[in-house]
Amino acid sequence: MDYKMIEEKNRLIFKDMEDFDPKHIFECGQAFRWDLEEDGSYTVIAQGRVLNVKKEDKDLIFFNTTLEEFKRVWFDYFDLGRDYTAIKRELAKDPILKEAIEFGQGLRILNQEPFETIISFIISANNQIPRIKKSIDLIARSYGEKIDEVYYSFPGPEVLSKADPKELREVCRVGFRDVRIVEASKMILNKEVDLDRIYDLNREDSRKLLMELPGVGPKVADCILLFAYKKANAFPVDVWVKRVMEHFYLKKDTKAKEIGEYGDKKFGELAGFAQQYLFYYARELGLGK
DNA sequence: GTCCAGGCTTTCC
DNA sequence: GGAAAGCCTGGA
Repeated sequence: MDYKMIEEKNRLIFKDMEDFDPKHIFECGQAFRWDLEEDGSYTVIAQGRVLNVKKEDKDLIFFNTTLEEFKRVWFDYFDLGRDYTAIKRELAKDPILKEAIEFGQGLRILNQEPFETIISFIISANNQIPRIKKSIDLIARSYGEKIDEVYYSFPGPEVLSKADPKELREVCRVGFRDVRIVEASKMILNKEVDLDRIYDLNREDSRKLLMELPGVGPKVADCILLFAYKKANAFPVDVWVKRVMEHFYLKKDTKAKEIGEYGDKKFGELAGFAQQYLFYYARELGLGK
């Protein structure tokens, strides 16, 4: 991919950037480690780094980074090697997706760190986005390492496997997910579930492997595959996707499993992208209210 | 083996 | 007071 980029001290400016809107990217529920700033920019934490990104007209400004770091960390994080124009062209052949894409045209699927993504989506079960964000932030503050005056990195399995469930519940407010977090961390640390294997497994097998972890069911497994492992054919069915699929494609009270199979079949290798546009669309429409 | 109801912490709207 | 990016358990 070719990008027109200007390098300045402590920041990079990308000119005429297509298919990139921080609001769409961060507010589609795939990531929880970001803050909306007063000037409309977003501050994001990943890989032990803090980045601020702001959209100004058609340009994007990345603060607090260098070209070297951007190439090494953020290019892949923001999935900049992928052609979203082509993906959208293909998906827009479906009239409903065409509409959904108009709402979330600047959406991209991030490549996030596997362990953090696993714990984040274990926390997401029967939970709300503001609370999920809060718990993850509290975990970083309690167990992670200081990056700067404001932000902390997310801890690894070696730390969370030794955490006290009571402390996770009472300090980090994770509720009944406390034991699941600790047990899953143990299984990952001792390679009972070897995360490195997932890159080489297909969606079906990697899903089964992830579901051996406590707190990981079909929906959470698909989120992990999509948001951390580039498995673009994963199609997580949550309440919003259920609503939007039932509203436009299927009848009410369709089982989540059936909706998943329908999505797999209809959208194939692009199912994950379709799911994100639909999720964002459903929330923008306020479906189900 | 599959399917389903009920329970689960806590907070946000 | 109901619902929340669901999962786990026990019973049919």
